[in-house]
Amino acid sequence: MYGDKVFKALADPGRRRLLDQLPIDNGQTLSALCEQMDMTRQAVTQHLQQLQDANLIAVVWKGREKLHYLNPVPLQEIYERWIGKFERKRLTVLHNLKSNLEGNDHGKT
Amino acid sequence: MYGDKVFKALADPGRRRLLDQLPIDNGQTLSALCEQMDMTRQAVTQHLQQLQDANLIAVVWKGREKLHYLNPVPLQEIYERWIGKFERKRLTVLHNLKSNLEGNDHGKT
DNA sequence: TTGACATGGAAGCAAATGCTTGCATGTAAT
DNA sequence: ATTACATGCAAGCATTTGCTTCCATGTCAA
Repeated sequence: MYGDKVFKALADPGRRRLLDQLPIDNGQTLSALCEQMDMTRQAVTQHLQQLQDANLIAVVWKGREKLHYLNPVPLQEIYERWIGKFERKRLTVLHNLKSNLEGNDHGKT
Repeated sequence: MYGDKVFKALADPGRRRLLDQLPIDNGQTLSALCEQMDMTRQAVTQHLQQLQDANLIAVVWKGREKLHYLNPVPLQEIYERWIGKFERKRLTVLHNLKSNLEGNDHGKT
């Protein structure tokens, strides 16, 4: 659903930093987030828009202020679809890989 | 350590597809991977190089063939550093929300 | 040893990305 | 009403990215 957008959103250090600084249960305004971001307000706005498109944050307007809330659901989905999947295989793999390296003639000289 | 490279590596659908198709315990050659990728061999090579830079795959040479193995460790690190973190908060949030609904007053609004 | 196979290296290019600057709009405070 | 504040919209620009094409190198097989 949001898969590709989530990965692309997470690919940028600035956006990851924004996620780090977002309290989950207490929205921060755009201006507050800008103060910690060493770039213009517009740049931050664009990053936040991408996070919103990826469903990683939710936005609530309060008067002239825009409050931002973290939504951890897509991260959980990544875990289930990607990381959990690989983790399940991991133990098997490490075991088999070890067997391979012990018996065959691998390795570039 | 590899954090930023891992996220950037995961940001591309083609690279995620490559990871999907990599058997963990049995290396595939470059040519084999190319057959399923609808782009030139060189493009695939470049994607694989990025995955390798991110420590997501390991490469073993066998004669003139290059075998690729999936390395799930960085994915596990992402889980621990990012997703686990947010998940931990999420449960707290949901707990607080529940408390709110039950009559306590520690949340927002 | 010759030819086919598996791969690497690097230049070039179109598209996407991250950021800025300038201007516009709505909301709050005096 | 006027002024300051919080934000949006959009054009422009430099850099990065994804991919291709052309050429080079090393390995196997007859």
